[in-house]
Amino acid sequence: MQGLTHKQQLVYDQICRSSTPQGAYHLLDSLRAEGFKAPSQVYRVLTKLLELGLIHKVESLNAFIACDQSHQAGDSILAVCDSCGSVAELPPDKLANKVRELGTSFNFEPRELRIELKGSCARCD
Amino acid sequence: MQGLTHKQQLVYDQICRSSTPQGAYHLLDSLRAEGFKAPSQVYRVLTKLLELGLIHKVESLNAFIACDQSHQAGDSILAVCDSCGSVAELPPDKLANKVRELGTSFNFEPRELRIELKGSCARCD
DNA sequence: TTGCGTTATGTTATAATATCACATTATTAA
DNA sequence: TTAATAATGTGATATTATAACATAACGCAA
Repeated sequence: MQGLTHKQQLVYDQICRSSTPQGAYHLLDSLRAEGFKAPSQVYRVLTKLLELGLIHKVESLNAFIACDQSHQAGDSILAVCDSCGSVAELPPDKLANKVRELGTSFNFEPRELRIELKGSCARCD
Repeated sequence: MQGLTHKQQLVYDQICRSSTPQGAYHLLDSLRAEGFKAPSQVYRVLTKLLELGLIHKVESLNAFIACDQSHQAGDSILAVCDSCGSVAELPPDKLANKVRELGTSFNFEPRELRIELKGSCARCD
């Protein structure tokens, strides 16, 4: 990824390498050898990567994954496996806009859409 | 609500009375006069109320609201206002099933669907 | 290139959220 | 009644996240 600082790149790479969502403190531990020492360092970078749309926060797990889809900024549709903890990002779909429209029809002005589908992935079924 | 213990009723009532999502520690403070002394007391009750489907957790706020819609167990579509913090539960919609089907089409077996639409409510627009 | 505004980082402390473990009490059902 | 189950009391601790303030690096215009 282009235009990231060294520390940002390190966090982003670590998230990309991981097959499961990474918590902030887990990232911190993974990156101590690279000079990360305090939670705030990690959180700062995470905030930035979120702003850039490079990662998503999985709210139900308090953990972070790389964004692997190109979708409308602010949208995410995540399938979160309760049993193995893996998270798949589902491809953008007209459904996302339909949900935004549902909000609009109630006089709500949507900015971001977060969908988390919790259940069981193919491997764990 | 029928069949709750005294403590469960107190927490549920407090959540129902509130117009904004209530955090666990905020509930604890609100209910000290009623004999709540420790976080675990509140969390235990919240867990139970979640199981019963009487409340939802707003994951992006770490807070709880009463479920005010009758929908498929495990589904929620919440409109979360970034500016005033209010949360409206949108009525169940075929969209929820469409999202479940999207998961299914990727060999994911959905159990719960959580949709959080973040943005600005009518009052705050 | 110097100076200046902006962004990123270092560092320490602390706040906010959530769970564990274990003892006790209440409720239910045989 | 008694044994199993569910709920509660209580204290300790784990986990997640932010605040505050100092320093350094970067981008860019004079």
